[in-house]
Amino acid sequence: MKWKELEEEPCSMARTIGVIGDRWTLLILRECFLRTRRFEGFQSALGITRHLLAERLKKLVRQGILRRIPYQESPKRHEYILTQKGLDLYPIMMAIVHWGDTHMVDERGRPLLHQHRKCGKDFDPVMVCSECGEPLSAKEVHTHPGPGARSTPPNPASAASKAKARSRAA
Amino acid sequence: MKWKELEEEPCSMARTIGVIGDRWTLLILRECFLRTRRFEGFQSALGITRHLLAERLKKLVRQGILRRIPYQESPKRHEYILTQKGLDLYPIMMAIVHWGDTHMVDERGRPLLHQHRKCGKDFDPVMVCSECGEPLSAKEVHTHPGPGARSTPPNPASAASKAKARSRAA
DNA sequence: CCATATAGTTCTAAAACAGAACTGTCAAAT
DNA sequence: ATTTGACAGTTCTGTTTTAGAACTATATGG
Repeated sequence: MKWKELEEEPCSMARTIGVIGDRWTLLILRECFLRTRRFEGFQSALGITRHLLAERLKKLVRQGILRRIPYQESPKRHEYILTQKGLDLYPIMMAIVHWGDTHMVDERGRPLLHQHRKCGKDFDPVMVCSECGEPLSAKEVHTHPGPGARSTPPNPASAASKAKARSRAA
Repeated sequence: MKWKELEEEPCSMARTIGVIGDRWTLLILRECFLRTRRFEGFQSALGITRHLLAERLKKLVRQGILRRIPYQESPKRHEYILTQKGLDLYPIMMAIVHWGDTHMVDERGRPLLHQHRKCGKDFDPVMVCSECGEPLSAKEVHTHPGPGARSTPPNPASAASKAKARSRAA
């Protein structure tokens, strides 16, 4: 499967992974949320090769997750800032950080804490149901096909798997 | 930067990405949450090559995200089920799906809907503050170093970036 | 005229991945 | 008893991606 195919699958998760599902993209986005805006800033913070950084930034701009805006003329320079679509990735980032805080910390504890300005306290992110407000866990959720589902719905199998089915039949 | 180095960075996000931050791993985990348990199941659902699937499953087992348990003797066969550590990835999965539902759907609408058993309704996942229960957005959150932070904290720069600093100095 | 800052692009070698075929164990069918 | 098929991998070869380093371009300041 190619990256482009992923974005066309009838599965919101596959499509999202097609856009942000590689390690450098996720780390670049982490930097964005930590207020990094410029090429050199990303490069020195992450140690990513300049080549890949340029490519990933282009892709994020194409996807409408970052906007490239000039901050000076001569020489023309631009910085990268999150669009609303990009800001909406925040729950994904927080969910990833929180899992790491829970399962991947060493003796020294968490590298970063998060303070909620509204209530003033350090917090953990909690995922709740939009309808009843109760915290969610996998076992309390039932998945069923929506309007955009394909004909054989529960398994969002790819073109690749259909190809395989054909080759088995042959 | 190598994958192994990522897991040792003083950043919960980098560490988590070191474990689950590649496209196949994320898709395999999606299948796990959709109740797939067996090698052939993953393979035909995803169209992943058998080689990579075997490797990814091994890694997930090593990381304690999946457990490999026998379901029959002769021939010995195993299935892969999520541990608690694996189940705890659920908010990440839901956050990814929800972003895709919001920003990546086509005219036909969402491929999958989620129903909360407790309240019986189709829902969206919402991320809230553990302390005050209010929904979170990036701008309301202030990040500050925790006990596991390195000396120069806000920028969780890697060994790679330090190496770069040295080579610039030389 | 040289060094520095910024934002890239280009090159080569190494690593990861895709696609296909192959191995091994057993049960059921012929 | 031999063949077929299911299952869970492993091994091979060739392509794609990534790493690492050097190079380009535009401008400022000394």
